[in-house]
Amino acid sequence: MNEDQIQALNSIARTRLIEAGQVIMSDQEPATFFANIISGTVKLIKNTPDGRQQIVGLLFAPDFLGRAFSRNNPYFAEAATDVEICMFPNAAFERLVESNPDLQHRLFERTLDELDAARDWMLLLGRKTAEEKVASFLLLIARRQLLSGCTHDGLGQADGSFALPLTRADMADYLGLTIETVSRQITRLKLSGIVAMNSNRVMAVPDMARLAAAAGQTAAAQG
Amino acid sequence: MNEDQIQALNSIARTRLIEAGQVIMSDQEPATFFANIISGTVKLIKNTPDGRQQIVGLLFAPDFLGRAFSRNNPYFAEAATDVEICMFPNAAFERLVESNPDLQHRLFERTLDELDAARDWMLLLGRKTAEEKVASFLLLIARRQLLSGCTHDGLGQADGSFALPLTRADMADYLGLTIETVSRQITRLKLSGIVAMNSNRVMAVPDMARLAAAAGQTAAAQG
DNA sequence: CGACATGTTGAACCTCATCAACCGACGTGG
DNA sequence: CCACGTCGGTTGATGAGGTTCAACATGTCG
Repeated sequence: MNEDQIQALNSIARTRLIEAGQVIMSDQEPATFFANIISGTVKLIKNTPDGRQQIVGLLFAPDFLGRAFSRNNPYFAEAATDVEICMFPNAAFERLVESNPDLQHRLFERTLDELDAARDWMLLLGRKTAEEKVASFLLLIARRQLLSGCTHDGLGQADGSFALPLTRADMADYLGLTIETVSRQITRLKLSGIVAMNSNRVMAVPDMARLAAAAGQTAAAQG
Repeated sequence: MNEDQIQALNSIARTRLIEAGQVIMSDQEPATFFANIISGTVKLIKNTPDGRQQIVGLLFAPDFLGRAFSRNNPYFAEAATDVEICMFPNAAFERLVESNPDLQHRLFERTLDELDAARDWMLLLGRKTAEEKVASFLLLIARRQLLSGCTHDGLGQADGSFALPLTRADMADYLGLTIETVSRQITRLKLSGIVAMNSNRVMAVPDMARLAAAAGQTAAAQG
């Protein structure tokens, strides 16, 4: 984004801190704002009427949260970790986007990326085994945390280890598994030496290629 | 779309007929065109290195097919039925979109809809039972075929029955199941009277609410 | 310390995948 | 014309991968 755009955005922005576990947007009420994630991890959640739950997306900094043109939002957004977001009132943001084709273009590309990510995940949910699912998730986080700078949470970094932003329960909801299965598969990956865990939430990956193989991908390929 | 837009589109368009089973776009080669589906059903497919397959999207008329701004296309597009499409060379189409914010806006909204659909399907893949999956698919098709006009294929219509655009194998790949499981679940739905089948590919739904219930949705709700 | 949340491990069960046989429709060629 | 292969679909028997239920461990906070 150029200077003008950033200026314009800042002039209507308001930052906010949200604790882990808090609901940011409900699927019941229409969204009133658009936001940019500064730090932390946000879960997008869908529920069945009888209470089953599926995480349909994870958002990290600097992802966007919210619906561009205010139809109502079909999922819950919940903070997985403590989250810092930068909020824009919906109406003001939309005006800005309307008058700024470049910004709209950026939003469009971000949305296409999200669509790709969602479809990758459909392959995982529909066709991968429990071990591949868990390995895929750990690989996703490992790449994210190690490549895109530090973790911002004071854990890991130096020795190449990093923090998992989700609890076992959240992982299960993201992978279409149960808590127990996630736990067992992590144990298996530890035993086989593919990952090492300093604690329940801090992990290290000695050999990314092995993890990628366990995730059912040929070394180089996709996310 | 307004008259000018349609004019502009038509001037660069070329229609084409594609037989069921033919590949329209490969994930290997970069996409060279953008297209509009006139009739028929297109599958978007993802594969694992070892040959497992997942359908990550279905496209019907009048959906768009292709990537707006020519990054390479990460999936296969294959004709599920005979398909009629209207093709635009990528470069020309992009120029048109660039100069036409309204059209871009439309594309954006379509993409958001696809994202919602993908995430709905993630819930299905991750958390629904085989019976719910099959019922959900049949419900999706039933609503689509019965609401949005006729079926264009000469089957069904009059008596409220309609054709299934997918084989059992395709349904399995769409639902994250095996052919056998799909077949058995359809049999179960027939036995319980929730659906009736005139032949393997032609179906009728006496009571949509019952089908919706079998799909694990409360009567009114989502797709 | 006790209460509660998060995570691990074990045993039993069940859903769905796998393997296999079979059916009907269709097209081809002897 | 009918044998033959193929393709899409159905049905059955069996078994494995994951769920479920339950107990236990660990960590944190009052």
